[in-house]
Amino acid sequence: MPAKKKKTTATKNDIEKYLDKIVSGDCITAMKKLPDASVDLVFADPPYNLQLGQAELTRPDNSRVDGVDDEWDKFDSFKAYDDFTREWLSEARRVLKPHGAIWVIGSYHNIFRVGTAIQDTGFWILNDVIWRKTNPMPNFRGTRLTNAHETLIWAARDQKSKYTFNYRALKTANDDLQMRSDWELPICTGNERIKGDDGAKTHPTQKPESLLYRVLIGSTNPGDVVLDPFFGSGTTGAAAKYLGRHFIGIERDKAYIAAARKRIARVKPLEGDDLQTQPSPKAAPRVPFGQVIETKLIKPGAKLYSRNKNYSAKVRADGSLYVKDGETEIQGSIHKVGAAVQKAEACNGWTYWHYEEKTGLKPIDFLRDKIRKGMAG
Amino acid sequence: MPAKKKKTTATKNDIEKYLDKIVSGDCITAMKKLPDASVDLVFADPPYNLQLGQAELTRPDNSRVDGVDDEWDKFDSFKAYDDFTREWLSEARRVLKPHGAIWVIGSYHNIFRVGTAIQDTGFWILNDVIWRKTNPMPNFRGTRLTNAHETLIWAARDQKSKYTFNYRALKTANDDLQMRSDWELPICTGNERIKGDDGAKTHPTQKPESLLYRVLIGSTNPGDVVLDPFFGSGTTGAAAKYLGRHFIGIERDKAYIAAARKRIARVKPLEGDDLQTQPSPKAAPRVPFGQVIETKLIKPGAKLYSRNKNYSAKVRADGSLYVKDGETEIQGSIHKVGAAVQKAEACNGWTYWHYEEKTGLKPIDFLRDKIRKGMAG
DNA sequence: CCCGGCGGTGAATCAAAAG
DNA sequence: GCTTTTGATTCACCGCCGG
Repeated sequence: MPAKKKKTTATKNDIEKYLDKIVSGDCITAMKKLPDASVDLVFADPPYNLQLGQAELTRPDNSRVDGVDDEWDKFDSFKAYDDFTREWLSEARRVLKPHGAIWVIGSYHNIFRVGTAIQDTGFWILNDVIWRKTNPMPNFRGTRLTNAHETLIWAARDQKSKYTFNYRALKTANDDLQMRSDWELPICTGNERIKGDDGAKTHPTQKPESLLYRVLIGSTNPGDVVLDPFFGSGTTGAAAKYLGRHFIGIERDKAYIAAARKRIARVKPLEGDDLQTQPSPKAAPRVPFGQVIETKLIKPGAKLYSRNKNYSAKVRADGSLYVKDGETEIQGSIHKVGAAVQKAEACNGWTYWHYEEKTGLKPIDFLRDKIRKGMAG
Repeated sequence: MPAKKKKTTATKNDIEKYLDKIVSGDCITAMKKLPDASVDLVFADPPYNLQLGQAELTRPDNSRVDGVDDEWDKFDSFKAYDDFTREWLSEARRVLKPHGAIWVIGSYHNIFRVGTAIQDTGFWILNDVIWRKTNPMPNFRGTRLTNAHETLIWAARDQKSKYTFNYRALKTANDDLQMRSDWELPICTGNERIKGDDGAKTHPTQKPESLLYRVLIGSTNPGDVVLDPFFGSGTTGAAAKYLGRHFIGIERDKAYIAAARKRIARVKPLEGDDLQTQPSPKAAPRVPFGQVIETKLIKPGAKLYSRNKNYSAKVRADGSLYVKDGETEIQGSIHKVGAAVQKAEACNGWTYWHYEEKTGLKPIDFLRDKIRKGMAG
């Protein structure tokens, strides 16, 4: 009989000193220092191993495409990439609490190898999720399909883990329809994209906060600890802080760390009630109310009013509304709460609820229209 | 030095006898009988290895969900599934012509293992494609995201294969926008769904013909040979016959074979012009710029301009251009001079240079078009 | 102030034929 | 095999600037 494996000397309390900080260094080395069973969620955006060709890619107007040619994305072979993947996944699994879960994002270059490694490591896949980009880069040579999506894998630590899934919150954010495995979100551009003094992008592959927002709302609770072993520009940290979750970041590149620290320092967390989450036609693209929150056209905590201002409701992080009317509390989707305050059977929340603007009350449908027209963000 | 590998005795002609037929039997055994390098495309819908639990799944109204519990979807372990996958993929690759390609469809249960095997077998992934279901089955228990998509992998036999990609046809089908990697299509229901006399579905996972239609339009030409080693209800055969492609089906289950034969017999192929797809400009006969001069659509001495009129060039008798820019003189082909004035690596002179018309500047490509259509002279 | 045009850009395994 | 030449090819969004 083998000797009983020596327990790691680190205790659960040791995790405290890592909370809301960025650890500088290689992700495998750094993870080895973390105690067993100490984090609730891992979100990982590992190198994709793109294997781009030698020649430069140009647009039809001859401008140059700034591809990912960073050293951190270079591996000698599939085997080298697999070895690396299996090692960091094993550490991630050890660090996870028994009921913890992991998210990994990738493209066709690496996601199949990552998914196989996830299964082989003992994780239990819950869903694969497709991030459909509203504004992907076209295929400039007309040689393949426009690569318009990336894939995320969501897996529990074990087949029997009681993983966190805020079904109601996601359903409410999706206009009372079950959240699907395909998520349509824009890529990270504009003000959200971190740039240096020279105007150049600080990180080549910065993820949009809206993506992390949905991941964290759906699969963590406030106060949970989220580990990101490939912290990069710190999107996970920014979203975690905003949503009242703790983060632990690991990053090798000093410049990325500096940019992430600065970025996260500017984030103002949601407070108290605003953090609470909730236990149609084809012609125009469907925009769920949750997306209005994700794109920050309305922030959690904001007030909405009926047109005559007879009723008001508070917006919460998942896109649910909250009304306190004397003794009774009402909460739910914009439609459900609209119906409830009117004591009606049904209600179109998009036209019933209004937000305050300089010029007066405007229906929130106006904001949905903005998103549809691409004027948001 | 090893002995030269003995060539298979089967010759290319042997493939003829398999065309538009269904071979009864195990896919690996059957593929071994096919000659090397004899098919243009493989489309495969292998078992998903669903690993469903014991308990039955019921809807909220307690009705029973008829899941996939067939014997052909049972494997003892990931290893058993991987061994099976690698074996049939190797055979598929051997049977493919050098410039052939493969499509495989799967879900998160198996697609990562299949993708890894595809890369390890020597295929070169071109795209992963997401089939977004307009009408997926909901997640009845509210325990996960609605599994609303399946994943296809499109890969060339080799990295250097000149695979077939009908870019124009797909772009035209997509309202003149590049076809993206996410395809929204309904699942197979209604009349298209094959049912037995008892009204029960004949095959548990019948794919919609619209999916195969797009695959075949995009990555084969009329007359090509498409092999489907997991023929099932014969969707690949039906779409191939309809679109004027040949199919070879392999299927183990006699009942599926019978249903597929009956189904395919009823298909009426498209004919003649209806089969035409948007041709690539590449297919148009080459017209050198000199010919534009020869046909006197432009005369030597005429001036050409860049679109914004920043640059102008003089046409010479041999079809070369001449630019004098201060001290420096540039001369050469329309492409070279276009690149030189822009200080770019390359330039398509046909679209860069314009000539003057009453109505304004027009690209000289317009003149080439005239010649191609026989409107010149 | 609004509108339109123009320039810029995003995880990209991004050419093929002729000589 | 190689190198050179020819020529095919982009969508959604942001921000700036000029009218």
